[in-house]
Amino acid sequence: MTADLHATASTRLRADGQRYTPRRRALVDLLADSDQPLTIPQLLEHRKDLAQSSAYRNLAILERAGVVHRIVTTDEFSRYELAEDLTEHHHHLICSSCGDVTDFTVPAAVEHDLEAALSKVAKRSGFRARSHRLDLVGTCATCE
Amino acid sequence: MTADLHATASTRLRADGQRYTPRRRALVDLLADSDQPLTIPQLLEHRKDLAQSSAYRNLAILERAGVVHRIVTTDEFSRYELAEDLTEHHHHLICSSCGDVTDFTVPAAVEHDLEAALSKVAKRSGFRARSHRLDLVGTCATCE
DNA sequence: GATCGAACGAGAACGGTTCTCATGACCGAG
DNA sequence: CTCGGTCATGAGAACCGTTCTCGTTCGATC
Repeated sequence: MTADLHATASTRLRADGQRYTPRRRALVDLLADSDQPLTIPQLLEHRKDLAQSSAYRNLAILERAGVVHRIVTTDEFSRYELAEDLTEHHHHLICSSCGDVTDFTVPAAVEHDLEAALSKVAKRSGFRARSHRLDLVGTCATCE
Repeated sequence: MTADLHATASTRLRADGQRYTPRRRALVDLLADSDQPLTIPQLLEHRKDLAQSSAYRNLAILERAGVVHRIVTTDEFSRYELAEDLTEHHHHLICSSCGDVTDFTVPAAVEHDLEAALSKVAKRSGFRARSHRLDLVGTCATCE
């Protein structure tokens, strides 16, 4: 299943005219092993051999290829996670004190109703929806 | 009702040890008149007499006082809107092509179920939720 | 192995935002 | 009404996360 992940990543990059290099694979591995979106400093901390500029460049490439997703909150750093179709549909708890972001899911029934309501809104306003984003903002257990 | 708005803004600023000056009132007026969150360039465009540095400073002060809310998407500029309890609870259509953000609401029933599901999640993970955020990401009618 | 284009990494450059500081406005005391 | 002190203002400098540049290195292909 990790093999699948790398195969998918490789395919998507190739479709975008890019290679699946060791550095890019390392980034995907780090994101796959995490249960929360990571900032670039966090990624570099885990893999000291990655260069900052390359990390930025490769994450941008992986994002364009649809392999990773970039999240930006009010805190100073962007965060990266695997694209949603490579993991499972989930949402984020965002701590407005420390900036930390962790994943959560809601029951399928709620998700389904929400989806229905949103597609109605989109249709009404001529908006082509690609995805929705549901975050809970507050303070996490450790900042509390 | 606009009078109420200014009275509330003034009260909240004073509670934070700040004055409700003409510049700050101008910002609140601009945001109140808009049906979408505005970037600083957009604000300055509407009111040419506002200085950029003061706009940044005053919006930060208004945000700390709980009068305005700052929204950050993947595009280059932050956007500002009135705090949710000064308007009505709403969500955002975010165009990933032009970056434009517009408001929308969902039926109260859906909102209610969502609220219930979220508070359950928050409790389970020891997270103190302050608000939720639901955005629809895609391409708007004019970019389509 | 040779070759050539793409990926890499160190550092410079960029740009939205924040900070600095001299000036001006406001408010209370006398 | 005037003086003083405090805070807001605005032009520009500084900041810092991110992007770009460019010489070097890697790796796929023959």
